[in-house]
Amino acid sequence: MVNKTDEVLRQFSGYIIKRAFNVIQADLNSTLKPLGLRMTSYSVLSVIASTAGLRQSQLADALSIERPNVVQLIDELEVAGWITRNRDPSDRRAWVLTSTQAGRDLFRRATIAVQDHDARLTAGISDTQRQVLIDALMTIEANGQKGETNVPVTIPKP
Amino acid sequence: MVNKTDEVLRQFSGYIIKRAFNVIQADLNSTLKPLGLRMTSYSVLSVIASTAGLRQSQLADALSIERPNVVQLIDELEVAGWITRNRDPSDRRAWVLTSTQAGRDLFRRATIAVQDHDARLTAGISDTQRQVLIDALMTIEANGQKGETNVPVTIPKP
DNA sequence: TATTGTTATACTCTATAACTATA
DNA sequence: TATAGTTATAGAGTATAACAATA
Repeated sequence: MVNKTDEVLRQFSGYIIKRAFNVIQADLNSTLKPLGLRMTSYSVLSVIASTAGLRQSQLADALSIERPNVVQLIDELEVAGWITRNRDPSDRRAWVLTSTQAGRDLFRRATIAVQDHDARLTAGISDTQRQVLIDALMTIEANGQKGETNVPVTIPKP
Repeated sequence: MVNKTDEVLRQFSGYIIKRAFNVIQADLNSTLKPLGLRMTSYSVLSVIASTAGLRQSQLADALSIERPNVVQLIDELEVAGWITRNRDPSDRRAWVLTSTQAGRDLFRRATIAVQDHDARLTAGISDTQRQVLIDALMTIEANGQKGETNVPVTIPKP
């Protein structure tokens, strides 16, 4: 039965996204906890493990995280021995981020867990619906960034 | 052009939702700021203004906010004169939340701003796609709440 | 001058344990 | 004993200003 409260919330799409996101984050964080990762640190590790020659500023852009907040995330992964920081010889202001073998092994195991989590939470959603979901979310993100000064990472439609 | 970083992120649907949500929250908060509201306080006001005889625990359930966190949100709205707390005569432990005239006026104006924000961010998304988006997000939320007591999956070492 | 990374800091949201007063 | 609300607190994410080193 749909009561008035539900009606109100259904018209407020931002709040529906918020609630879905909270559920995803909580589930993913408990999924990753045994591996020593959280949603954010997993996403950082995944970008570093998948991209050669990555700088912190590029990482920040790729994940839409502010640069100051990237610092402590990187520190965390470096202390754990999953990535290394090396001076970029062509620009001594910058650090090049590289995953270690241990970092890549962890990323591989974590990805299996993340895929399982993803399958669990998207159960009952068809591939077509899933594609609409992803496209719609990317449209929303792009619409929101239209009025901003910074240029987001471009992710083209398939 | 699709680089490897983009590919990785596209397979990680939780992160796409996260980024869309961050954009929505930032846009909505700046939309509501001139009215003295934030995303969360607007959602609280909207439920109170739309539901008669509401208790704090019901509000917490409706918005999936923990009860302790509801307290300060309510305090905020009460101090501003937008809602009142009244003892429930049938259960003296509980408070009944009621919006004031000022609260309802604010809610009406805020809703116009929120609808404008919503239309701006969902531009380019058809009604059909929007319905798929909402349904998919609600499915995800429901899937996540199924195994509330869930134990993380054990991941085999490679 | 501008950019990369950094420090410091502040605000918001979320989550849990433990308390009180009522039931 | 159970529930409604509360207090205190801790953790995480996000955002901005200001700085040093380098370009």
